[in-house]
Amino acid sequence: MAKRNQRLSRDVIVDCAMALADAEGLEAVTIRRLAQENGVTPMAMYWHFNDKEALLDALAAHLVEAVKLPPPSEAPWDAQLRDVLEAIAVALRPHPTVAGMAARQVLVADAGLELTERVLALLAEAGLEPHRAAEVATFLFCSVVALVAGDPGQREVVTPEDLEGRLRLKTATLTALPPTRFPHLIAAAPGLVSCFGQDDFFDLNLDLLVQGVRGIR
Amino acid sequence: MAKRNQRLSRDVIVDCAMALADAEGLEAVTIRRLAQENGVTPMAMYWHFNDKEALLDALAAHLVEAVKLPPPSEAPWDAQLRDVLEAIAVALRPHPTVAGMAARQVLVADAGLELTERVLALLAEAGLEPHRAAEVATFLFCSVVALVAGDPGQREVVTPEDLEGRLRLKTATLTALPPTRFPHLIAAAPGLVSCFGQDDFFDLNLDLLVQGVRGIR
DNA sequence: GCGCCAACTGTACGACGTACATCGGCCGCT
DNA sequence: AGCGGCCGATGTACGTCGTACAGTTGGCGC
Repeated sequence: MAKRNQRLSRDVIVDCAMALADAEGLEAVTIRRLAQENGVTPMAMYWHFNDKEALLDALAAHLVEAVKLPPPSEAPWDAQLRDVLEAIAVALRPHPTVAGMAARQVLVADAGLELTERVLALLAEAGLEPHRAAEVATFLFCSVVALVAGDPGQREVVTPEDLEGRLRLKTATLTALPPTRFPHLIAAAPGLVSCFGQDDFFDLNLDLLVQGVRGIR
Repeated sequence: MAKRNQRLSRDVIVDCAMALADAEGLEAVTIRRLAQENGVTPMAMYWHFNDKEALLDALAAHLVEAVKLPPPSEAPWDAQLRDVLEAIAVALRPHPTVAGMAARQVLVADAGLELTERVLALLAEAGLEPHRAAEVATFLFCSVVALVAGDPGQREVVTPEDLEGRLRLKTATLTALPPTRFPHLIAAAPGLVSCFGQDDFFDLNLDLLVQGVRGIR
């Protein structure tokens, strides 16, 4: 972990930071920690990045660039939009703690511009004029980010068994609520506490977004 | 700013923190700063809150409790759902920098439970079974939060004229892109950079969400 | 072999969260 | 009126963070 096998570079720092964020959460991504992981002085980071914010921007840009945009096709716009949104979700899901910062790079990173252009084209095909398409596209991206990063319980990374206990506890407190005041909440409790990270959660809500675009045309 | 006119309490601290976050951004909300604003030692905060995270949780809970839930009515479920989502957005909009933390209190704060119950009831009325309703309700809340907090450019608070300059610059860089590769993006540039905080941005995308729920029934 | 410059080191500073021990003033009691 | 208890605030200290500024190296072109 603390060895120098190659020269430092923006890329190895970003990769290291991403791994660190995935393993121990975003708050573990520290200038000093990154330096230590690479067997280097903290100040060495400042040769490659102006400051920590620039480093985090690079992390976010890396995520945006990880989106594998599906090739344009003859399929109807809604099917294509669905595929694009899913591609974004697929790229973000492995890094939920970093995903929250992706939105601020979507109009900066090259890949983000391409992605935005693609979504705008599909929305135009759907019949939205440019101004509304812009608003919808912005919101769609933020929503997909929220879909991945929004887990309120997962602010820090936890071990699987610890997580299970926490879920059990949360479910218990919810089902212990007064049944006359919160009937639906109690019925939905298991889904409420465990839906994040589930495949059908993503599928259902990506559908919701696409159907929403259909609805507002 | 630095005077003691009353005994400290959780409420005055939370109010102070909220004002601070609105004026100077979340990162200005500091134990030491809050103490200073109240003419008190930093350690005095720890009598009222276990740690900083508890303080931020209280901030988030305060936001959730600020939601003025519209009274149940005879209106169709989609109109009511639209009103509830709008009520959430209205409560969050004055505090965009804090809004991002609201999601993690929605199943903790009393008002959040009531709000969730209400949304779940409306989704049941729409015909969703409990499990899917849970997933949709969770996502809807996160989405509204993203709608308010998601502004990528507004991570720190800026003065109006500074903001305008920034928007102008962003628009310029976007419209300067190669027109053959990014036609839609260039056409939509003004909307992309300035849509956050606009009323019609909220209206349109809240409609999108409600229509999305209609679409997935 | 020499010099240069990109890449890295060393030291230091101020701000942060907060553990731990202490203290003062207001309360109801006698 | 005196007094003890305890709520709410204090004072000091520690470790960690980002990072300014100046100094140092190693390898490459000449």
